[in-house]
Amino acid sequence: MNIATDTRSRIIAAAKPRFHSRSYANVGIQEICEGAGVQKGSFYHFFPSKRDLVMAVIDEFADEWANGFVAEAFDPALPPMERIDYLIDAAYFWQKSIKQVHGRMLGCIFGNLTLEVSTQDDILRAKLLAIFTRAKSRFKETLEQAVATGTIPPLDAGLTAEAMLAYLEGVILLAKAQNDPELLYRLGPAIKTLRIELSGG
Amino acid sequence: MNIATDTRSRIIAAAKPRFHSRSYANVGIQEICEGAGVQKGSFYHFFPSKRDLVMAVIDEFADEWANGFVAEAFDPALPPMERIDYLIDAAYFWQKSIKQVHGRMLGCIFGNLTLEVSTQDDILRAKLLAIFTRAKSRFKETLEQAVATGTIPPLDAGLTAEAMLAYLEGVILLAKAQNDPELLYRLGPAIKTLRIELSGG
DNA sequence: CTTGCATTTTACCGAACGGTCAACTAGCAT
DNA sequence: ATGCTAGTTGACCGTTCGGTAAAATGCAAG
Repeated sequence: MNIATDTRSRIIAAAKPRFHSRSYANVGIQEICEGAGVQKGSFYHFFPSKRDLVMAVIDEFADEWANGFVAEAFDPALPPMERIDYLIDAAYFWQKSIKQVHGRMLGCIFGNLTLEVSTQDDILRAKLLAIFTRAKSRFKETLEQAVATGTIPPLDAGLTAEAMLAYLEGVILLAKAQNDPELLYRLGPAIKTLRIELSGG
Repeated sequence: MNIATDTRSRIIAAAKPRFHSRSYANVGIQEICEGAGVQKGSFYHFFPSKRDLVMAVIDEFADEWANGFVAEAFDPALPPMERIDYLIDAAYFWQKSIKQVHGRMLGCIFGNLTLEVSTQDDILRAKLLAIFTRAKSRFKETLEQAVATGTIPPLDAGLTAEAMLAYLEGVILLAKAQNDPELLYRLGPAIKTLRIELSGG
């Protein structure tokens, strides 16, 4: 089982950077198998379909983030609004380091996949939506604490959290269009100016 | 030349909704030719490559917007900040009507293509970037007029314009993940809360 | 009537696509 | 030693991919 798991994770490891740097449709299973040093028959022993592979890839990216930058950023020890600064910083430095290594801004894999596949595959769309929903919750909790501590005036934490997530994705999209992570540095901090007021009581 | 032009524009007309509703890689030239009632050889008489077709499609979408909603929204007769409201409204109603007809939120073709191809094709990326740059200019002029008329306090119009554009794209992305244009209605108006201050006199 | 050009048709190219299958290997428990 | 199973192999499926080339049209000017 150890070796078997190794094959499976080698496949995922080969698929991750490819899906991130190109697109779902543009990366073939053949190429992933070559990258992983695995035969196509083996691939289909572990993954019923290409979609199942990309789901595993999404999970790995999500875990990586949740246990990495996101865990650091949303540290309860930090003042609430500083956590948001931290997250923006982390996104900036991550994209920047990827560009240094890879030569290109790759952007957010979740955003990339969302725009590519969500009209064509509701299961993938649901999976990606779940990740955005979790991210939104992090923002929301943070905003609620910022309100509770009097750091910011009361607001609609749920909607503002969603707005902030949208802004982050949008900035990454625009930065990718410019192939320049510095846009994250310039535009990122403005995320804290976003506000949606509480409506009706 | 009339009939010839007709063939060319039939090809573009067949390609537009397909690229918009799916993706660049997922739409084949064969299918576009069938949709246009044209032979593949004819296609390559008018377009040297698939990339040239999608460039023409981008141009048509851009013109459509520039002469439609965008022209209406950025009407100099409107108070500056109301133009931004108008644009958000237009995006909302457009996405909503598409969903009613098509059954799905398709989002912004420029954002869709940007995330799909901009790591793989610098010519397409440049084309899409040019469109975003034009859009940013519209926002910037509007903000400058809002500042000049005293509607809003002074700010960095260029950066705030870029932030607003990013936010709009991000909201559309998130709405597409939810397949629900109503998110545009809820989050859209907060675009006016975005502010990036002037740095260093 | 003919030359020339733009357009269209049809057949075709090699490569890649996602996915399947049967045969084979290795390890382990009975 | 035997049988079972997880894993692996490599050949193969039909289809589609973007793109090409040559021959056939239609049409307009000389």
